[in-house]
Amino acid sequence: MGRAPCCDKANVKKGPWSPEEDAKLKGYIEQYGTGSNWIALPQKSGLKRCGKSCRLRWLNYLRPNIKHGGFSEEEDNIICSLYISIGSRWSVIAAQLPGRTDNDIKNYWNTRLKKKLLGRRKESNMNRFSTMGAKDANGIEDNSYSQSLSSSALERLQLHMQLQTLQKPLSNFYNNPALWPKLHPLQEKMIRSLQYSLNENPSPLWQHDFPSPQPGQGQKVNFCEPGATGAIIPEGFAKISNTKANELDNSLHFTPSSDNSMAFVTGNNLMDSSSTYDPKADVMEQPNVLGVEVSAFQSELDDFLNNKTMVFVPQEDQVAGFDCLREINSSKDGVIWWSNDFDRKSSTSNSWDSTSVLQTDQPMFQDYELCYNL
DNA sequence: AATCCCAACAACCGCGTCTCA
DNA sequence: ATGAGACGCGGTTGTTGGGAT
Repeated sequence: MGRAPCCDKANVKKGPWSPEEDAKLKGYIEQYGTGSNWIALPQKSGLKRCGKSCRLRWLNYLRPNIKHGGFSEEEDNIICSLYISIGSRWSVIAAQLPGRTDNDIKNYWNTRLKKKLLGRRKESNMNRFSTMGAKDANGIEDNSYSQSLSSSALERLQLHMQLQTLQKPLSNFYNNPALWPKLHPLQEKMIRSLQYSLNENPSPLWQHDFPSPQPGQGQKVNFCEPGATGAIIPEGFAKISNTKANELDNSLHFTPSSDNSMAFVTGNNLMDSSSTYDPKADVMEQPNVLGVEVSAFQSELDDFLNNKTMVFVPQEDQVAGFDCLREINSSKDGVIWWSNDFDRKSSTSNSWDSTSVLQTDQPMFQDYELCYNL
């Protein structure tokens, strides 16, 4: 038994909207608003359309300040970066691009960007796999790796590979705050309130005035902090301490790296075996911060992809900084993927979480080939 | 000129989530 | 606590226009 139709399918018009219909819908909404009821709107406005169709038409086409086409290179980069990180959460991606709709971005990705980035690569991969295939530990050829990956995950991994090579070290995204997702006003408010609740000086993400931490000394801060390099962590790449989150009101902790180039670590971040937790200071001490430190992650990823032994075995609740490297947790055929624990419930609030699980010592892709430019 | 093919975009559909009575 | 209705999202399909044959 299916669900009841949202409207009388026999009496609603389908297909492209006429200028008259557009004018009618636009005029009605501008005068009366949507009334928080799209289902009833067509009847009230005199349109012979499904409420959902009206909503879509308004959101994707008629509402003010909508941009169509003409995606800039910066927008391309943002879309790629976010797609790699969070996948096809088009509404979240659209929230970072004012004037763009999820539908528009989705279409743009499917028809242009994806091909631009992956088209030649797919050919290359097909040739490689068809002629040689991957080899397992016994040297037996096995194409199951690629076949066992979801297309989305594969795309994201491929794209990440490209960006990794293109961006040393991913400078485009990580060192360019303009490309980072904007904080939702509510998120800003939340962070501010957390800071005040801890009686510490405000040092929000959107400010660059935080003092540099002292090397080797764990410090507790309210939010991820630019180290000496000035790098700050985009919202969503921060993760609260797993063990102390409740006590600490989601505050974050960092320890500067030995060269003071990075100052970010939390209880949930990717840790190597030398990490220690200082219960008094409630700080995770770690000589080499991995979690979101870009070059460290790259090295990690290189090792990973080159089938070297991982330097750590993360707990289930530990995370890495890159969402692109997670999705599938099914290890049925020995291929372990990354789980994407993006909280779908938050998808409507423009927030995104980048926690991930990296748990494998299995060989993965070793394909670093770079075929194209953005 | 006619036909085919394909890219681009608009719109639809199904389903999960949310809201509210 | 529960269920119905509405909303929002993402995948898919349909339409159109331009270029190639």
